[in-house]
Amino acid sequence: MGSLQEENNMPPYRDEHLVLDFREQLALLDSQPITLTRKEYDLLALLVQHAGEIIPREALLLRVWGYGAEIRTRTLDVHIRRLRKKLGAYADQYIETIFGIGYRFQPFHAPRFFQPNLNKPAFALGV
Amino acid sequence: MGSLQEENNMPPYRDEHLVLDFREQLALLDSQPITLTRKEYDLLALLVQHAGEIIPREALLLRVWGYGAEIRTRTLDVHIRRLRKKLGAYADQYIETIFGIGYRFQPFHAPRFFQPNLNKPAFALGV
DNA sequence: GCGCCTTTTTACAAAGTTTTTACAAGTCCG
DNA sequence: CGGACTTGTAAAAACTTTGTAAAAAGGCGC
Repeated sequence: MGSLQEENNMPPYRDEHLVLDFREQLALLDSQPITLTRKEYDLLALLVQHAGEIIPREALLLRVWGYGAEIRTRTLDVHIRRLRKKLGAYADQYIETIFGIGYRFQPFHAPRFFQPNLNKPAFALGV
Repeated sequence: MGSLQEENNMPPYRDEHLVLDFREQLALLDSQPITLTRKEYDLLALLVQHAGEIIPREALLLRVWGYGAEIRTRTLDVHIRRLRKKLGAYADQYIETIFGIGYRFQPFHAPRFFQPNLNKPAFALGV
């Protein structure tokens, strides 16, 4: 049941509009706290920690829910929707749908042309 | 198990409405003494000494009751309720429920939204 | 033991969160 | 375009956690 972030030491994520503090499990959007439920937080944290990388649905379902590939559920979509709602105007900038694969979090004002890091796997958290 | 505050030297907590004297184990609400039972005092003192920080249920149950995670009880909720009752009109301002996690004491007139102190641990008294 | 006070449990209500359901809308590819 | 498949969305259902009142249990001095 526990959060994925039990012992997360990563420095907070920050960009022009969003702060995500992995210690406090707290998010600020334009300096206003936004309250995330545990699953919302887990999902966002996972995406943010792999900003710029595509994360397949399967990987999200496994890492956040512990679900294996055999489980059919729409809960990921619903959570993505709620996250987008809470991210307000920036939602579409931040959370990108990669059709047929998964989702990707993009930092605000990401370099206009994302430079693929050739030393990293094509997909984060490959399944 | 005895009070947690046997030898507490901390200076009293004070804000606009509440004083909590850890030496005397005495509380004043708008200058009127309020009588707290031992457990009520222990619980409030622990929360107040970590004002602004979320304290997980588990930590409260451990520190005030000595209970380990395996014990299932509602006594914490009941004590929180009685504390809130005694804090009267300010109860909701002071004792915040963090759903699914625990409680947090907020000083009166705290900035409406607590600014995360990135040098502090995520949760007080981590469990 | 008895009375009084405190603490814990119990049982249920209320509030909050997550998942499912059902269908709409979008995407891919022939 | 049309069909198969994927994702978006709203609402309901299922589930979990917290709030509350009242009863039961525990402690302590007399």
